Amino acid sequence: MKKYDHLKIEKKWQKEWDSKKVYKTLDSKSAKSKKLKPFYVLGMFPYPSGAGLHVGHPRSYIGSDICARMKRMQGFNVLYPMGYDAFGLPAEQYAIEHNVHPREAVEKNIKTFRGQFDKIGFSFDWSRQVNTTDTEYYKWTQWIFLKLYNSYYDKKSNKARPISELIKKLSKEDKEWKNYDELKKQDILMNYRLAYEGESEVNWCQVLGTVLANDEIVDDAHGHPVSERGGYPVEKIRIKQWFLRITSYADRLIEGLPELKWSNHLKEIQKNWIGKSEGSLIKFPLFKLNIDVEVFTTRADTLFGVTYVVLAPEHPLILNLKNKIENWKEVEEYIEHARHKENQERMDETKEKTGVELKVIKAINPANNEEVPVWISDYVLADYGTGAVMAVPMHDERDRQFSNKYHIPIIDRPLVDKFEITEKVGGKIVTKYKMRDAVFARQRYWGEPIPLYRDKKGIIHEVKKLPLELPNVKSYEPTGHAEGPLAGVKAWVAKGYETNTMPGWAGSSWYFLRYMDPKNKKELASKKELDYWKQVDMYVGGAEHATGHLLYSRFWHKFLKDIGVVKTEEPFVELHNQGLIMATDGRKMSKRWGNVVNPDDIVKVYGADTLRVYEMFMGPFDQPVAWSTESIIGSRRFLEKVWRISQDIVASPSEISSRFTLPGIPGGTHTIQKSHSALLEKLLHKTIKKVTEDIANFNFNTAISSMMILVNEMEKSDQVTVADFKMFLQLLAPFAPYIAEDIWKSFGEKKSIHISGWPKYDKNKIKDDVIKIAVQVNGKVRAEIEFAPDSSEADIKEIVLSNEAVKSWIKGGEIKRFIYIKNKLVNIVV
RNA sequence: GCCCGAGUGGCGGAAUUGGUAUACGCGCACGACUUAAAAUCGUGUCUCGUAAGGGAUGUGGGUUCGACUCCCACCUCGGGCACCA
Repeated sequence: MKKYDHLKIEKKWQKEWDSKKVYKTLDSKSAKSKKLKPFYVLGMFPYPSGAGLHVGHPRSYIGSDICARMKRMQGFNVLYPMGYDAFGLPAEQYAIEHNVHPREAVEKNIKTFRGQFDKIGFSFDWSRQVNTTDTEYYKWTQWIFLKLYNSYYDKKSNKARPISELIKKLSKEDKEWKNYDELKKQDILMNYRLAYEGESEVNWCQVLGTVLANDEIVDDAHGHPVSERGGYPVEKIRIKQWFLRITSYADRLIEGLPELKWSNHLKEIQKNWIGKSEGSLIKFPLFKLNIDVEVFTTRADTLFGVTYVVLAPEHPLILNLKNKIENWKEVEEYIEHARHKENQERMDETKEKTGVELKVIKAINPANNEEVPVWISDYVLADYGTGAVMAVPMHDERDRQFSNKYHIPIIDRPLVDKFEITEKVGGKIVTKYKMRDAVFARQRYWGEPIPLYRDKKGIIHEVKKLPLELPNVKSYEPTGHAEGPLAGVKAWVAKGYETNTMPGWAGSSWYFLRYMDPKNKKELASKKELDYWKQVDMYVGGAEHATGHLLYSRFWHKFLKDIGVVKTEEPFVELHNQGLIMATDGRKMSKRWGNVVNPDDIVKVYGADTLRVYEMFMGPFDQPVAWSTESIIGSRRFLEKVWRISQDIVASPSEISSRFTLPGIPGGTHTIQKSHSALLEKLLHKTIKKVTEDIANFNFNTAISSMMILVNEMEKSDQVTVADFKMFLQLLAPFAPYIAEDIWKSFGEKKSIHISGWPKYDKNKIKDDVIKIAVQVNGKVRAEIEFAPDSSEADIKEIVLSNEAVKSWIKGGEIKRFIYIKNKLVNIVV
């Protein structure tokens, strides 16, 4: 008997699959001519870090691979590609430390990743690989950026339109338009563009002379934020940056959620993140000042209970009131103090609320003309709503805390109708969102250059010839001001180019489209391919991207639909999130804890098939599980059992050719004996049904469990037929592609099992001809009786009540109820 | 604080339009094979009880003929948001 030598067979078939291009995806034309339907399976592409893959990473790819393999066997033209999201901070930090170009680090890491991928036996079509840092790729990232820059959101048609249409409209509406100079027009248009320049806060570290990402900041012993490198203080400063107007798409991003086959959990996260709320804008005139303070409230019904108005310290109105405020010095100090307070501290709810009254400014409640004081406090956020709040301590916990501290009276007034009162005081019903526009700039080198430049007058122009390539720099070290290393490249700055680069999520927001047509030089992908594939049918990846990549991609996709590039509204129809694989110590696997298990080691000792089966068997796909090298042996034993059975079949061909026939079912009895081989066939067909459904639902653990049950039965039997065993191998193939292929070929098959078709179960063969019905007396199981399926209740009742065991439990008592659940159970209530 | 999700043997877990709780696997124990070991196979393995039988799905209630599954309250863990007016 041949030994199951995983090293040998895995190497052999890997080579064969590569050379025969078994997993090659057809382009739309050849697929259509063969009448193959498309199915697009995608795993989130990795960031090629220097650490390589640990056993946690393959889990999501094994899941998507199994799905892709089954769909391929079912006859779909499956697109299942892989690539690399290779821009980003770690490569830049590596470059600083080792004084090499980030590209070198990336290339080296990609090689490691590819080697690891190949060993695990993924069915990627590598001819379609993309890499976000290739100029031919990021050319199109820049192209999309320019499209965003040249578009505005038209609320009427509820979609993005070219900025040229807006200019036409503005010049019609505003007679002065044609007299404005270019800079003024630019400023006005900036308020509409979907990619626009604005101001935002960044983490600035004076000592390091650089802007830091949140990941590069840690808290020191006193809870103050310091740089991870060196432990230097970090402060917030405001700088000009590019933004994407994702808020324009807020409604569509919410509306699209229900139709998505994503977990409710994830949809909920996105919905909360967008944070839509309806409320009223209400103006509070300032006493004798001819100035209004506009507040946003969701509780206009409490308007009569207002006791003061609060502004955020950053509210622009405060400076206008400078001369009218008697205690200006105190106010100024408070504003300064709030500015230096760290965001974290400011948002800490346990911290007591502070504020200063603007003396002697009074606001007038438009509902009843009552005068109320005006305060400033940092419990009001400048960038939500209007940055001003009407305080109703009676109905709002925060207002009550503040009132208690500063001895502001709390008054109880009856509630009124929200909508009526808003109308009555001349307010407006509006919708606000928690989500902010997305900062689309990083003060870094290793990212896509923003394809814009400024002339000497400050007018912004597009770069006409894409790609705008990232120039080489001498040093990746910080420049000492709040700009990236590109600011140190004289030729770059001289041309007026942006010194910020795009954030990490730029390239990942559309990469799934590039896979459809990865080598296209004229378009990001051809119309033909885009129309054929449409969107990702099955997406698999981490839930940690809920409010990042998964939201940004939806936003970009909707924009690309608006400008006619794609036809679908949503990029990812169905999504599954894999649970994290934790280390045996219960922590995340990380170099830092020294608890990392390398898949290469597992593949070497147990084989890739065992690793794959184990990772899918260890628990539900979407749940976190702890790695246990001890438990892998079970998966290995399962595959060895499969191997042994296959050897037996090959060894005795005469036995298996004598196919068993079903004996007739004897009538009149409730116990029907059947041959083992007929039972085995029934079990096989049940297993086909179960595995097919389980893969479709990503219930891989129960699919494997049902295959184990089948194999256990096969092992007991000496009547396993080649035909049946081959059907089982096809079920196993997506999970354990190497061993399935090897045994398949040993039966003389010429074509790979992975394109051999998918077994179908026979409805008649899974029908049970005897059904065990549990008999309960007062809810407790007291007997089990066999019946023919679908027996009538009357028949069952007669037999059950004449059963001795049942009789003894009823003890002659009166039967109050007789409940029969078809083909399952009987409950007798006495 | 608010919003989600989850608590089942020694361990990973199975079973939910309410219908035989603990499938499958790991571990453990015993047995077979072997000179022996490994591998493999078989048997057992929630708990109390000699048994008959009773009890058990985080805790306490409720609905029901029947609850891991539905409802209420609480506890614990995980995730998301976090002064969003």
